[in-house]
Amino acid sequence: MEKGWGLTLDNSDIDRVGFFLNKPAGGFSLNTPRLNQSKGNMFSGGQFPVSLNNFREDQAAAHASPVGEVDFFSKKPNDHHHHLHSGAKSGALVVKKERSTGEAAPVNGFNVNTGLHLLTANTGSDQSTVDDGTTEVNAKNELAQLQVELERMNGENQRLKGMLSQVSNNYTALQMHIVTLMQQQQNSRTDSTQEHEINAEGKTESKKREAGGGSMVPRQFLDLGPSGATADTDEQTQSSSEERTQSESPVRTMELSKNGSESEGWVPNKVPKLNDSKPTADQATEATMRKARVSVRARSEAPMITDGCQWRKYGQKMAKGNPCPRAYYRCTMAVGCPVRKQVQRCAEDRTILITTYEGNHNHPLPPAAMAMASTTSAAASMLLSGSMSSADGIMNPNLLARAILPCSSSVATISASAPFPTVTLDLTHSTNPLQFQRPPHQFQVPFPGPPPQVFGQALYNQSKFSGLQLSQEMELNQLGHHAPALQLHQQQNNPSYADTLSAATAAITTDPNFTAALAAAISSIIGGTHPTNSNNNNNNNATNSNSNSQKTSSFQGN
DNA sequence: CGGGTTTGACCGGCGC
DNA sequence: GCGCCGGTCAAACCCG
Repeated sequence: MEKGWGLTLDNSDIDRVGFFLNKPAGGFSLNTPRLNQSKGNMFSGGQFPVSLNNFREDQAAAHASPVGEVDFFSKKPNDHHHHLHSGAKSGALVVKKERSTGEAAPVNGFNVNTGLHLLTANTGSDQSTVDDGTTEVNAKNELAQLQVELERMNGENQRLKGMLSQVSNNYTALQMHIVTLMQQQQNSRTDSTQEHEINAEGKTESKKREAGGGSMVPRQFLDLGPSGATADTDEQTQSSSEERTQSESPVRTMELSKNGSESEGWVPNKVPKLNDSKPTADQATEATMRKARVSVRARSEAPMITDGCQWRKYGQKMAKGNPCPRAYYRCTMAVGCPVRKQVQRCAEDRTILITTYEGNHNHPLPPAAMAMASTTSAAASMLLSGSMSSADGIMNPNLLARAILPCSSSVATISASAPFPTVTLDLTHSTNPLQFQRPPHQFQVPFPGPPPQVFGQALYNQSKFSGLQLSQEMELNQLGHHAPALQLHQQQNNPSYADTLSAATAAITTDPNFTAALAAAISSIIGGTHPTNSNNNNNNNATNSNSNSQKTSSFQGN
């Protein structure tokens, strides 16, 4: 497979872009446990795209708070003083690390202005107001001021939570788009003669693609793997037999039906008893994460959806309640990769293929694999973020579901059925997937998230969380200043891929909807002053589909 | 002949 | 304790 995928992005660039999920090695990372560690607030954890990476570790250790974690709910006035003060010193907007006992580390640039100007007056006045009885009124005033400030901070926290949710939504939305597009690509590329069979709309859209140059946009995303004519042949040879098989089978549109039965879900009974050996927190986390499952439902007549990874079948069983056998696959892209997946057709609708993933890849992933891996990772992360603490996530399934699949009408079904939760991404409900094949002027950007350059690279992000850098990239790229640099970078790795992706990038970035959405997103994130605008522009689709998603999402608890 | 698939056996968890 | 069930193993088989 290495032969065909070709494109790899060096980690430095990946890190430079960064993204919201912490991916250790492969794309299928489930590493977002921090979200739960802030009690009662799943969004106050490390995923928030405000990087505190530069925060000194010793400092963080002293706070018993993981590096990068932002506890927006600390209510210690004194801490506020510190934070605000240091924020003022930074000369930039800073998200305060509220339990900081020392200086809050000003981050290199992208900081969030909480709008709290708490401290200057207070740092030195706490003591004086106490000692000086004549200033009792002043003390009361300060107390009132602190309360007001606290309220403001709480409000800000809420806003930041919303921002985090929005960004997460955007991220996962893109991933789902890519997955969808990948399947469409396979359909159109391997069986173009059947394209006319899809439906009238698909036919029209395909013609539009042929007519309009910019219409390549969706195809570029589809070509995350080897692209171009030569790449096609390469891919044919390099693809696993599984993929060849799929290519030969028409993959129909992922249009939709609602069928949320979770019964096809994957509920293995081999559950490590974490308490037995008293594993470390990391071990427990890893074990839990490995058991987090993401089930993807998609219409496909192919025996297995193409997710870019290589799989080897190691078993097949007849599962109870389903006449269709369940196939077991393990990832063979690297020795010892723990990722498994199960593939089974839906009993109610056998055109629906249910693929359930479990585990983290321990190896780099090809672009096409990153799409699905990142998607499932995001979904699992969101799921875990709620399940591990039993707090907001599980208790607020709609929130999770919306976060996982915000931009389409797909359904994210979150199952808390023991022992490990499963989230089901139902692609069979999506709006007509051919919408993604629209010409540029119709291309919908249902999320305000990072621009395509960042999208592409974010899919490669396998290491460090770098929200700060990402934010910087976003700001620059959305202005169209740095896109060429990124494209150049891509060319260094795989010209054909870079070409196609660049074309996609150009097409998308020239789309007024996209730029408007992106601008709103940037302004809302950086400026923190236009949340409503961002909603208007950025969440047009996301919001709409959120409602759909929310409407149809369900929660199956114990 | 090597790699992938098939398929029955085996294992462990769980419920009764 | 037993049976059911899901998941995995591994020998046999298939295919290029």
